Amino acid sequence: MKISTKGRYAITIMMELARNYDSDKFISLNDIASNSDISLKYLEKIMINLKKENYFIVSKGINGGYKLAYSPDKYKIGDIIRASEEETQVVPCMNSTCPKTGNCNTFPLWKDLNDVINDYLDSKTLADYL
Amino acid sequence: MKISTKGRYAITIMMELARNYDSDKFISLNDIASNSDISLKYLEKIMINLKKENYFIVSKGINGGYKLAYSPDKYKIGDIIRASEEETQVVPCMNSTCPKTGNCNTFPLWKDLNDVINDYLDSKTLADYL
DNA sequence: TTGAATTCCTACCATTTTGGTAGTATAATA
DNA sequence: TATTATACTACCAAAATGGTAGGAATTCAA
Repeated sequence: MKISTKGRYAITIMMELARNYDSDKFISLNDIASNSDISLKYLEKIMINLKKENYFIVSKGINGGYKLAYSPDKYKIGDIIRASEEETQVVPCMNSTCPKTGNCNTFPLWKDLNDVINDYLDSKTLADYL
Repeated sequence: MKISTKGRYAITIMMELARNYDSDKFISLNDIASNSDISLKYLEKIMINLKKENYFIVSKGINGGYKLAYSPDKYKIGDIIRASEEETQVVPCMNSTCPKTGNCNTFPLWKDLNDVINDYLDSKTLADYL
C-alpha cells in the first residue's frame, strides 16, 4: 500500500510549480533538483508522464523551464497520481478481468477501498496543500 | 498503491474461516487451496504472519486445520492487512525518519492519505464482508 | 499403535518492479 | 552563437514480489 517515488516526486514537482504560479517565472528541473534530493535525470523521467497531460507551459533555453498552465486549484491530486504511477488500483482485477466476477467474496472489500482512496485524492487539489 | 498478494490472500483465508465460524469445523489450508487458486505452500507462508496474532485455534492431524478464536466482528480488516503486508504506509517517512520533518511540504498530503486508508480499514471487520 | 493428514520450519529462486543513470539530440533565447 | 534548458533513447543494479521445495514435528482417527 505504498506510493512509489514516481507518484511522490510528481507531487513534489507539481507543488513546486504551484507555489510559483503567481510569480510568472519559469521553473527549471535544475531548480527543483537543487532544493530536493532528486536528480535532474530522474526528474526528467518523471516529467514524461506529466507532460502528456498538458499541464504545463514550457520554455527552453536560458531562464526556461515549466510553468503551470492553470491555477493550482485546477489540478486534482488524484489525476496527478494516476498519470504518474504504474499501478493505481489496489487489486489487479479492479477492471473485472477476473473469471469469477460476481462470485468473488473478497472483491467488494477491495472495490470499497479503491473508491475511498480515489474519492479522497480527487477531492483535493494542489491548492489544498500549498 | 496496490495491495500485495500477501495481504489479499490473508483476507481470503480469514474470510473463509469467518464463513465457517458457526460450523465449529476446523478448516485446513488444503481446503482453502482447493477452492481458491492459491497453492498450499503459499498459503502456509501467508499464515506465518497471521499466526503471530493469536487469531486461531489450531488442530493438527486428520480433520485438523484452523478455526477463528473469536467471532468475525472482532477482526478488523486493518489489523489483518497490517499483520500481513510488508509495507503498510503510503510513504517511507511516515514514522518521521525524515531529516526535514516540519518543513516538508508534501508530507501533510501523505499523512492525510495514510489516515484515510487506515481509518477505513479499521472501520470494517470480517463480519462486514461475509 | 501406526499411518495419514496436517501444521511447522528452513531454504531457495525466478521474475518483475523500482529507482535510478548515461549519453546525446534538439530547441530556444539572451 | 554559446549557453541553457528540454526531449529522447537506452541501459542497469538492487530490491521486492510471488512464489516453490523438502522435510520435520505433531496429532488424531481407525
